[in-house]
Amino acid sequence: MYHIEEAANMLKLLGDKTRLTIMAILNETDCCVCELVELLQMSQPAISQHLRKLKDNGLVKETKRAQWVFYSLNKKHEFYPMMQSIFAYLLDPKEHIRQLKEKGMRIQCE
Amino acid sequence: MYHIEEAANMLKLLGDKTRLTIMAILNETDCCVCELVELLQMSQPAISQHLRKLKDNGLVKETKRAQWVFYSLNKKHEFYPMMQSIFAYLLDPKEHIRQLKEKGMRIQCE
DNA sequence: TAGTGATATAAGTATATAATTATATAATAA
DNA sequence: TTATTATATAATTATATACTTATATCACTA
Repeated sequence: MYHIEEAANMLKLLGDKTRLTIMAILNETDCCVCELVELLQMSQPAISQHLRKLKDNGLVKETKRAQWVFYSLNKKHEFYPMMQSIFAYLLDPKEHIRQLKEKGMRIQCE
Repeated sequence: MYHIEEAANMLKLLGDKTRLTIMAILNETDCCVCELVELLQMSQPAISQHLRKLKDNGLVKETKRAQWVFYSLNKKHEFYPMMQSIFAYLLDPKEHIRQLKEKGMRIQCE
């Protein structure tokens, strides 16, 4: 059970198409920045800045592997359960993941 | 199941402390504008503008009764189910309703 | 060690947002 | 009718946000 102010802040973070898409993708599979740049067709700084905002709020974690930085959801975040019930309503992320697999991108960055 | 862009827009609407509180209160009980002004301790135009935004997006309905305008949730909205599962995580609205009942405000506006 | 690729950060800009103040409208009450 | 109350809207302002461009950092590789 959350306080309204904190919940509003979390919802504001998700209330952006780019960030919601990133979160929905990470909910399916970890990704490095360059994969997200490809999938969302946005500039690298734009993606990095959204990731930073998500990270600053504890929603995602980063792991460095070679020259790549992989992001994943922080499953221990207080709001993780609420986010999961939101993701359950989303239609599109599978489509993104399909693209990602079609392009064989996961292999490129491993 | 929702498309990400529309879902992000809905989450952005909820991603504001004032609007989320209004929605959580309306989820418990219908309210007129003056009650919300009292409960949230904000100016009347500020509340009206938030209500307009919610109404423009179809999330709330209005009913005129005498000189008051009562607002209620639009239970037929496509995103009503998602919102319900968000509200289920919120702690505070009961507290607002308690205040509202303590002050006997419901009687004033009937 | 120099060069390349992946990512982060800083600065600047344009747009969006939420508030205030002032005013309009609409219904009721005197 | 006039005054009052409830609400909406318009104009303004201040702040927040998301992007771009430019640059920095850091790891790998030739």
